[in-house]
Amino acid sequence: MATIKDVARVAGVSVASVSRVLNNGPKVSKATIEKVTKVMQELNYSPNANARALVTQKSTTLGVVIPNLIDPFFASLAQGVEQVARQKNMQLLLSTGLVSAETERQAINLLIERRCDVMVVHSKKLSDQTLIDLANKVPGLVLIDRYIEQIAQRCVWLDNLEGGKIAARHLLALEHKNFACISSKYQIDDPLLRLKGFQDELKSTGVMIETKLIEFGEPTLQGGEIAAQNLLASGKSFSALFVYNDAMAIGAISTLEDNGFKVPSDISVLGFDDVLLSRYSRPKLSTLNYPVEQMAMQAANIGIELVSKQPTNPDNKNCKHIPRLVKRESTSYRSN
Amino acid sequence: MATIKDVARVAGVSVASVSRVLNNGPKVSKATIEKVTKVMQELNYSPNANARALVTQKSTTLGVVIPNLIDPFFASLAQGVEQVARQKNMQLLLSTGLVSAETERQAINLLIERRCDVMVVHSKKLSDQTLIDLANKVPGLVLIDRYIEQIAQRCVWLDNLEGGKIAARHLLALEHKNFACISSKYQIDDPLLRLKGFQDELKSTGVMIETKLIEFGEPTLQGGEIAAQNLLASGKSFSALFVYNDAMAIGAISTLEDNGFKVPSDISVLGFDDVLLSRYSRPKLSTLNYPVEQMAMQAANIGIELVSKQPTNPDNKNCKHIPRLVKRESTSYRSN
DNA sequence: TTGAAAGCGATACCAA
DNA sequence: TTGGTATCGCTTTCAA
Repeated sequence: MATIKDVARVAGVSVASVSRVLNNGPKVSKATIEKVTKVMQELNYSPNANARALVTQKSTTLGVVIPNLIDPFFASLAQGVEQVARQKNMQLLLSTGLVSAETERQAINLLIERRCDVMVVHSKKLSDQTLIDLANKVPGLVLIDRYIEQIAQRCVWLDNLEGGKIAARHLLALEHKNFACISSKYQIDDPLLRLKGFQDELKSTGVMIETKLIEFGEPTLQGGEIAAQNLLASGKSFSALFVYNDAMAIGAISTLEDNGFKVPSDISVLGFDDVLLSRYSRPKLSTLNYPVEQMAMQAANIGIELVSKQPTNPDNKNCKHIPRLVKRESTSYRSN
Repeated sequence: MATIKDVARVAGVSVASVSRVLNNGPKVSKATIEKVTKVMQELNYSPNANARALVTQKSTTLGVVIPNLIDPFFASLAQGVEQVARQKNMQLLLSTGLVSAETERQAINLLIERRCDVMVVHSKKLSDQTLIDLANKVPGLVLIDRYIEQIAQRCVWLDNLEGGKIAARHLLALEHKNFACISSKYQIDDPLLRLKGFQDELKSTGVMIETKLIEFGEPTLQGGEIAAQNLLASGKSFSALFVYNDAMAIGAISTLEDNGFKVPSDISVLGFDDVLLSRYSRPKLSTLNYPVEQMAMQAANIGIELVSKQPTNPDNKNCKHIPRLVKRESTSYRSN
């Protein structure tokens, strides 16, 4: 592959000149520009980004760390970062495979070795302190879907607690009185907070959920099916069901309908996340919109802001996002 | 950030030695290893991948070019490549934004500038010749979801024609006699071949599809809904419907049921691709499985093979994949 | 407006 | 087993 030297030699100029036309340098004669440009085409020259990164000390690379790409939620996250990347003329470097703190750490290390200018990290397993240390070390690091007080301005997160409350209010407004919940069996923040918010809000109006009407399961379609079976098996009745995420909600609906319950006329079901799935299910799922893609874009932009020499505008306080209720077909007024 | 020189200086050895322990070099004393390792930790040293890439002339980077990450189909593709990447200790560089030949070309150029060792490219807009030229220029380039005869060994593709035939055979075996089709309005290979295969197979048993019972639409949920409306509006009756992809199929089912037709008892519906959606829809969608993820892994591995100095084994002739029928709930025996 | 040369951070060859 | 050093491809002063 042709190098800058080849171009310089063939064009009969110095490498400095070639470099100048390559970067639209300030002082180059039209003649040189034309000559060099022509030779670059002839030789099919393509500048070596690695060499460039080495000398300029910036890689124009945006790194993302997510568990996987299969989950549409994370795919959207990556897509958001990607959008900013192409908008800013940067490239996307992706590191997946978050199973443990160990692998999360590895993924981040890879991005550091690549000298990513900015990185958007989704980490659930790494400790607060580790992340804080990392953030201090890597100027362009931004956390998404996680809130750590000490580095609050570098966390873009969703208020899950408020989400739970919004869910409760919606169902309450539909005059429901008997509630059930399906949550994730994984004891991380998100499910815990969503459930807590839901319960808190109900409590404030004097309503309690019976323990038997709270089920925990795998946060998948099947998990939702099974959880709903258990709910039904409890013998307790309910007319409104708040579910941890859309996949579980769809699974739950499936079980409910198989058992003769109509959604929403017999039972209202409310999901969370508003992934693509929710628009495709029948009945179309009412849910809480989690604007990951925009949040990812914001995170990427904050990262870029952080590494730019520009005076940081201190107005990006607004990293907290509130989920938005999306009423579709799976929730309605209590009928019985 | 600490460099190899810093480490060498602090450890009181030469950079050569540091480099050796970094790469598990062949001849290093235990003492040096320990000393250097300790200093590396102290200084929080992280080798610069760009510098490395420059001198070794290999970037340990796997590039992927896809239209976007939102479409689960492409997310799976990327995930497949990612899997190979981490397995081989490489990184994933992602380029999206395929709208035109122009942007496809740009995306590929970016990967070239980054000196990606191997790249898996999904291109629909670039011409055969352009791709052939590119392939000759970039040794590690592999095409996915496209077949070009001149570079057949570097194309990993699905036999859409055969897919259409399999679909026809399935519906025929269920004793259907009156068929309808919904295809994509975009005149690229995939929809054309799927439809052709379907029609060819029917024809071979003496069955024809009326023109009015072939609809073209946007390959989305809404597109499927609209296409099904048009089908219904034609007044012609049919008991089996073959749809271009799963999203459209789910949209079509939605319309059919809204109009009082039961799926599959009144009308059998068969999709294509077997994306996540198809398992979540009700009734669960019968479809043809498109093993993108595995195909992407194969493509990545072929690329790696191509750039390795190892004698290329010529047995990867098997780049053609046949979709597999997945019977779920949306197809059944003709009842009327 | 142009060119010569130093240097970015690593690897690898050649001596010692 | 170690160290010195040329080199990878490019950018960026500093002089001319």
